Amino acid sequence: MRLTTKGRYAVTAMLDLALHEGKGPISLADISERQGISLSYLEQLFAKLRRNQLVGSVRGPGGGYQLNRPKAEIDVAEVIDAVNENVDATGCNRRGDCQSGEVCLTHHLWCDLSDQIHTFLSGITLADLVERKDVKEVSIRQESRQSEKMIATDIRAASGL
Amino acid sequence: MRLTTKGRYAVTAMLDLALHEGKGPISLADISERQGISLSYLEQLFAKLRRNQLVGSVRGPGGGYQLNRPKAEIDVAEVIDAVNENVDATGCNRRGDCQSGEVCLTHHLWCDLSDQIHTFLSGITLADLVERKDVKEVSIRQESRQSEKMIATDIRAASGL
DNA sequence: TAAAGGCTGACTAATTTAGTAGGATAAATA
DNA sequence: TATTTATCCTACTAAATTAGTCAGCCTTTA
Repeated sequence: MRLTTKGRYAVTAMLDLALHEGKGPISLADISERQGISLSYLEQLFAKLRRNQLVGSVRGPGGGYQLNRPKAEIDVAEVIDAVNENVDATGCNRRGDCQSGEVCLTHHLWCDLSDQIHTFLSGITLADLVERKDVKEVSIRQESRQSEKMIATDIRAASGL
Repeated sequence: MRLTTKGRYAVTAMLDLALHEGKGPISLADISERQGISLSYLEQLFAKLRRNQLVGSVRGPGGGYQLNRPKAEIDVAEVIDAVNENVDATGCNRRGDCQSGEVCLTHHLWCDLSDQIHTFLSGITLADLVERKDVKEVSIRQESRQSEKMIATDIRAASGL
């Protein structure tokens, strides 16, 4: 089992899409800036998310990505799964052949743990996250950071630099 | 967060000690054979378990390792922790400085998940595991395998090979 | 004093992570 | 039609970690 920035980035990016739903396609450049994730890395993650039908894409200027399903129907477990992070805690992928073809001493313990984690993560949808107070607060902070940056860029452009 | 064979081996080995409690010190060679874990790797893991006061050692012939506390007072979370597997799911070790000094969009989600996992694992002691039906069954199988091997070794020795 | 067993440190192949680099393709706009 | 914006795709990389192996030293018991 592992949960690293890969899975965390994927969930964060999907949540960003959910937060900006209804504003048309969102470009990876926007997500990259708001969430502080490398653009090229996002491209790799979205290739997987797209292959797993979680998002749809629109190419060309004004293009970007959109959720392929209502945000209430996408749970966190699926997103992590889509980028190949394995939330299974057993060494044998639940096959039960961990010790030369038979179950090892602790096999059932790791199965129980895996169930626990999966139940937790699949019980949380993107819609649930959007509603959370802490998520709303962070989102507001990110929006204001972004508009500050845009204003600064405009000033620079207007002054001819 | 990661949970790999390292943590699983540590818990398995500690459970082996718990199962053979009262029989004096248990050698790593015995655990290695019963659990199918490389001896040198076990030595590395037990160095950490000893540093964390979870086990005590007796050197010399007839020596080995013993639990340093009653098995009902050692929980799975501590064991995994002792071998440096991090069960924390956040990227910032709960510090909350995940996005340039401030919390990222999904920080609280990963905190909740970490709590969930930690509560689960710290609620299970070695004594609980020893009592489990599936653990008992696997343990019986391992004992019989081991005595089969010993008998085979005896026959070979007796026949002068 | 030899053997059993713990203890230590250095080394290694393989895998994964978190990227970077460079370009191809598609669509909108000037 | 040319340029720009954006997705798409493949290949490469440094660093870290895992799951070991190897070699040898130190203690204690028989």
